[in-house]
Amino acid sequence: MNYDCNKLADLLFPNITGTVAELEEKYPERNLPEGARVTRFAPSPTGYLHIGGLFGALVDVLTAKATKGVSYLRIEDTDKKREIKDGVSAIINGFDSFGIDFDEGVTGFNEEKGAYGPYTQSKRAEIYQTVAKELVQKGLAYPCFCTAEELSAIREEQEKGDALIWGYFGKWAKCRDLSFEEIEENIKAGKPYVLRFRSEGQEDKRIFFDDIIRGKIEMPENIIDEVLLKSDGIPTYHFAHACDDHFMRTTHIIRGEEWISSVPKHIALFKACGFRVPKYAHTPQVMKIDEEDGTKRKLSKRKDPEAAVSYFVEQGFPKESLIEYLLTLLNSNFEDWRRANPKEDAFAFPFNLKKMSPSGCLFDLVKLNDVSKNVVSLMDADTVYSYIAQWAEKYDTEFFNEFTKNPEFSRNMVNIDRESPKPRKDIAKWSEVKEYFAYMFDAYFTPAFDLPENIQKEDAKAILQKYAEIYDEADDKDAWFSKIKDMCEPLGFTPNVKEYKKNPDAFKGHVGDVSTVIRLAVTGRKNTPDLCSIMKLLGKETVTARINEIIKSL
RNA sequence: GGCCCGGUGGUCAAGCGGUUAAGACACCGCCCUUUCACGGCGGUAACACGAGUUCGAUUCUCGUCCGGGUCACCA
Repeated sequence: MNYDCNKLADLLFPNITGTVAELEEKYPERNLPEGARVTRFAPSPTGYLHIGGLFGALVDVLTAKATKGVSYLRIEDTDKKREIKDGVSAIINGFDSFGIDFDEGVTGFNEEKGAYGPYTQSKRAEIYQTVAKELVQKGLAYPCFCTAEELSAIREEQEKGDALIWGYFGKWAKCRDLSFEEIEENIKAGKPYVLRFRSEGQEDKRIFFDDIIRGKIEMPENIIDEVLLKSDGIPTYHFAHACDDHFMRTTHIIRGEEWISSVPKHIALFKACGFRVPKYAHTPQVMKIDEEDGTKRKLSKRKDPEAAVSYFVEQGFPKESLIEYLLTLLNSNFEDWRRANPKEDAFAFPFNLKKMSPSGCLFDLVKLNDVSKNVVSLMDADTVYSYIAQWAEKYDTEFFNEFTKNPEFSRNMVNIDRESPKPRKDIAKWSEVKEYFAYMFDAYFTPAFDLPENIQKEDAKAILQKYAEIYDEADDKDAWFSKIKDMCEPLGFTPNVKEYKKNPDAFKGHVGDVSTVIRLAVTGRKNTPDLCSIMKLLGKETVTARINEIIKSL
């Protein structure tokens, strides 16, 4: 350039009087213990929160927690075209419902906490402009008046030619060498322009950096004159990344692997601005199997509604389950840690970025189910009761009414075989509860008497008639079971299962068959949790009514 | 097309030059058991391919193939 860059800076940013040095003072280095990491999750409010986002945010929060550092939530709302109305609250509500708690940043509509804000990019215009102005002063940025048409013409030519690198650089960068007079004239004429980075990179030079998850990565230096400020004065992601992560004093940039290819650009920008380059960690992507072609592919917001975090909320997966499952994907040693610390809060897990696998992982609903059953089995009855009630109130009000009509009853129901050393592992999500316990509610109970093949109708009838005589609601579990055993022999069954197996032809069946008949009559099902507990909860009236009803039908 | 990332059982994954190649989920069998669930025991099943380095490669190098990403005034 053969002009005074300060003159250009004043022409471009007449209203900016602050300096980068002042910003440095306003947002000083954080006073944190050695090794503490500052991380950020920085979504743009363009849609609902999805699994990939939760996954990423978890990495940020856990990394900060494990190092006694700071995690914060920043909203990247620089693309007004793609922004949706309740984007921010969708993100925040999503995190709330999963117990993801950032130390700083945006907490609600026009609300935030922390000393390094504003944490919403649309409120940081002055900061970007200040940095941009200094870049112009240093001769590292210039205005570009190329129109969208000109740009796509360049692109077209590059694509059909044998150019190896595409983009705005070298001979394509027409505005790079405009004279001051030309610039001034364009601006006076009111021509729209963007501010571009004046790259000093060289095509044949390589750049190296250490990715915490992937190790050493080597790439060609950036030679593209990237857009810093769009024609509306709003920064691009790249420029905002440099300004924000520097002044918010982020130490570790954790983001999806789709960003790897722009690292050279970012390193060049940080250096041009005089900022220390942060550490990078590029996380693998969460994939799914495409139903159509059976291939593994990245979860997509548009195509995969089940990728929305709200899907899991609606299904009634407890938030702890999803976190727990995601943690098994995040760090391979999580399950070991969990076995050693079964009661610890998942957020206490000593997460280590280095232990993250670099390859993309499939989201496995089957495994989630298993993890969730474990999580639920460890909850006490009160917790389960209130979770179910909360879920049902929102997603199944009819069931909510049944379930909460008699809280003590429902609490005892979900407590069957719970709060014991070997709790049942049968419920993974709250939406299953209604069906699972349908026979506990008159409203949902449907009599069914589908006998197993080895039991004859007449025998079943005899069993029920006999049982109706001796059934006593007051019996405890032992008494309850010995009564069933006692009625076996007179009816041709044996109370001893082993004996039956030794000599199956000598009996009509064993005590298991006898209780199956009773279970069928009372619940309509062959399989249930402890029958004695069920009958006690149902009460004598209901039990005898159901048994008599079946007897009549036989 | 250029550049980059990745590739261990169906899935998630340990392993980092010599291992019978862990473990978890799923699946199968057995045991326990009044059903189911739990629990216990056992089983099926993997280093993408080809060269090279090495006494020896799943581990290192190169090539091939496959999957993914990226080349916007989107993030």
